[in-house]
Amino acid sequence: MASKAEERRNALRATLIEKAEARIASDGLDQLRARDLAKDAGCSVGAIYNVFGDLNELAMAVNARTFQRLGSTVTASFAGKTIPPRDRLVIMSHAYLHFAEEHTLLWRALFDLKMSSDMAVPQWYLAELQAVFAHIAGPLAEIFPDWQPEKIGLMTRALFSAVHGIVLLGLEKRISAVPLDQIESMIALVLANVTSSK
Amino acid sequence: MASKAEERRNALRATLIEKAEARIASDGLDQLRARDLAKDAGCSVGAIYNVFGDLNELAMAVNARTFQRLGSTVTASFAGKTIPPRDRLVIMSHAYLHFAEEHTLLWRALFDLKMSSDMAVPQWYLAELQAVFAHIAGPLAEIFPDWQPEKIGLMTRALFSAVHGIVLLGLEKRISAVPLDQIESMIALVLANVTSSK
DNA sequence: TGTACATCAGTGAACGCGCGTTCACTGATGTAC
DNA sequence: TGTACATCAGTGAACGCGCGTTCACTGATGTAC
Repeated sequence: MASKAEERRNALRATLIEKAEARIASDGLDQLRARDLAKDAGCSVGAIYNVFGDLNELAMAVNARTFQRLGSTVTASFAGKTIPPRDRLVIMSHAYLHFAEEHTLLWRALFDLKMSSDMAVPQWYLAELQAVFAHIAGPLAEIFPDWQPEKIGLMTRALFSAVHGIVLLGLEKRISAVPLDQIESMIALVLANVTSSK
Repeated sequence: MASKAEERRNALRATLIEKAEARIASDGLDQLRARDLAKDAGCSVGAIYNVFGDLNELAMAVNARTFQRLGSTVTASFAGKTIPPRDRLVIMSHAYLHFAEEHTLLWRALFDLKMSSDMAVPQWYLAELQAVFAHIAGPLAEIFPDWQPEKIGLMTRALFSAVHGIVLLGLEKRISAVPLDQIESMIALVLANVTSSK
């Protein structure tokens, strides 16, 4: 067993992910450079390719981490509390908004990466997304007990997409420059009306 | 007056926009190349820079055109008809969806371009957006006559963003692969509930 | 109308730069005896 | 324990490529006389 070597390798792997994350968080995914990263991590450019097949693979590792953090942030926003389903949806959406606002560039990287390469979306990505959907479908099923599962599923994706869209354009400073509390209001406005029984 | 020269210049300008549009429509904004374009337009690379300051300027010209087409498509979807305000919102949204579906890459270019350069968003862009917002605010004011203008404005942006989000993730084949009629259903579902009086 | 000159669009080879990735080499760690 | 050898992570200069943009030159069009 190459214990010392393996240890160093794992340490380098962790360092690379950490530094890459910092770069993406401050400059954006498209500004990630092998040379910068090597300097940050205190290794040579070649060493990066010893741990990761290419830079894309490293970026995916960062995304996996970001997605997990996003997932636990959203889950934590309502965990352990007894909240009516309508409010739970609002609280989760606000947690999503705040995560996106605090880690804007990391959050954007989640959606930018797949676009570029024509690689298949990895399974952990879809699994993570399913987990988010489940959190939405739960409250919806409580609010609309008579809806078919298909309709719940449709509404789930519709609400996720709608909230995502509001957050996306709301945080697009260049276009709208909407203050955070107004974005919250927009989300609440849409959700309140959507989930109010007719 | 350099009439002949001016004529050729305008012709070249038109050709370049047309060919650039075709390239973007088929391969995406990020695949636009000066050399390809010159070949398509039957001119030299240098000639491009005689008409446009740089490729970005040309891409902006394509975007301006796309935005105008999008605007008239949405406007045409309900023009000349007498339609209740609720249905008008749905019809406009569906027109938006179909435009995005038919001209996906041109539509994406609308949102991708600003991201890259830190140039200010041009005024025609914001003006076009305002026009779209006005089309949404109108029906909303009819549906909710007692709402303050601020609330109408908020809801307008919220609905636009929500529909945009649904179209965006719905057309993201890689993630969801949602059939077109299901996207329509999602839009209708959200709009119907949002605009139904409580 | 014809000739000389000026202008400026058009040309495309060449410049310059950025950057992902490689690869021949070095040196530390681990193994065999 | 000590010595010789093997392995493989680590190095960073160099490769290779793509591509936006430039620029010295050409030639067509327009102007002056």
